[in-house]
Amino acid sequence: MKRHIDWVEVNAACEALDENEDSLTREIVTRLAEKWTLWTLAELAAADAPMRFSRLMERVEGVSQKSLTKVLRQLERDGLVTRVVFAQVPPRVEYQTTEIALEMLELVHPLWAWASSNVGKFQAARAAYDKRRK
Amino acid sequence: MKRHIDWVEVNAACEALDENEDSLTREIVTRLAEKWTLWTLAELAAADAPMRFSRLMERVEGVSQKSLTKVLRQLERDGLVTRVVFAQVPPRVEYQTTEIALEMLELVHPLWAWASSNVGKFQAARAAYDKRRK
DNA sequence: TGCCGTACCCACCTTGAGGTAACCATGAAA
DNA sequence: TTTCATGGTTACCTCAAGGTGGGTACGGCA
Repeated sequence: MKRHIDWVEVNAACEALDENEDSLTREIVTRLAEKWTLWTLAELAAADAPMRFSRLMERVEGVSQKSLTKVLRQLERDGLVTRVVFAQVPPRVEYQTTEIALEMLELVHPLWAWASSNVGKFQAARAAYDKRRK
Repeated sequence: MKRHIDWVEVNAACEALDENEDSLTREIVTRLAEKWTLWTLAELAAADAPMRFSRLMERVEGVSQKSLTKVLRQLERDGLVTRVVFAQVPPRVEYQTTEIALEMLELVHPLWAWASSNVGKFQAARAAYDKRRK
């Protein structure tokens, strides 16, 4: 069974990009793996409806207000969530995932599922390594 | 077109894991997005042959010796690369990707390709956001 | 004797992520 | 008039990633 990733194809996609665009790609992917990004996005997507800031704070357990604000601003800037402010008192702000975010989550999903279904292999590999080095 | 991620399925996979296993999954995915990990793995996979440390340093442009060593140790510990030391002078060490690493790269590939083919959308979203906030 | 090349390790420093806690603006309710 | 709720901002702290520049081990070679 020959196993060969088509990195040529990836390169083809990347070579069309200038240096800025290439680092943007890297940045997007990297941000996805930052501490709260994926979790926040997943909660918003799961709700399938606009969600207020404070509700999101409850759902994304352990996130600080500062971090959540920052993550949401970044996601908004990248067009992955929409932010709607209602001119009320007390203020009301609603967040929601965009189509493009859902597209992305669909690609992240299999990777995540694969990782969690292979946890055993990783534990075994680590145990073996640690024993060798003991 | 109803777009709905099956987070229930993800949860099902995750709920079977205890807390340690869950955080391991998170750790694996997070490490993938660290600065040099994916690039290193991709170079090794692309070579499709054992590669020496110094050759890898050349290919992964800009990585420091310290960082490359660390990344390789972690990948080795997780069973994603093999490390073979030849008892020679000067020393010779060969690295190579494992089957499981290739499996993983196949899942990362579509995500990466999608991100790079949507760079334009992200740039546009950012430009629009920055203009609004100007 | 002393330097070379490989693949490291270690000490030190800068940078940025992310936490805590305090403060702010607003108008309705008490 | 004071209080409250919401969605922030800001100052300050800690911790860890990651870079730089040095040292190390080894035998071969001049």
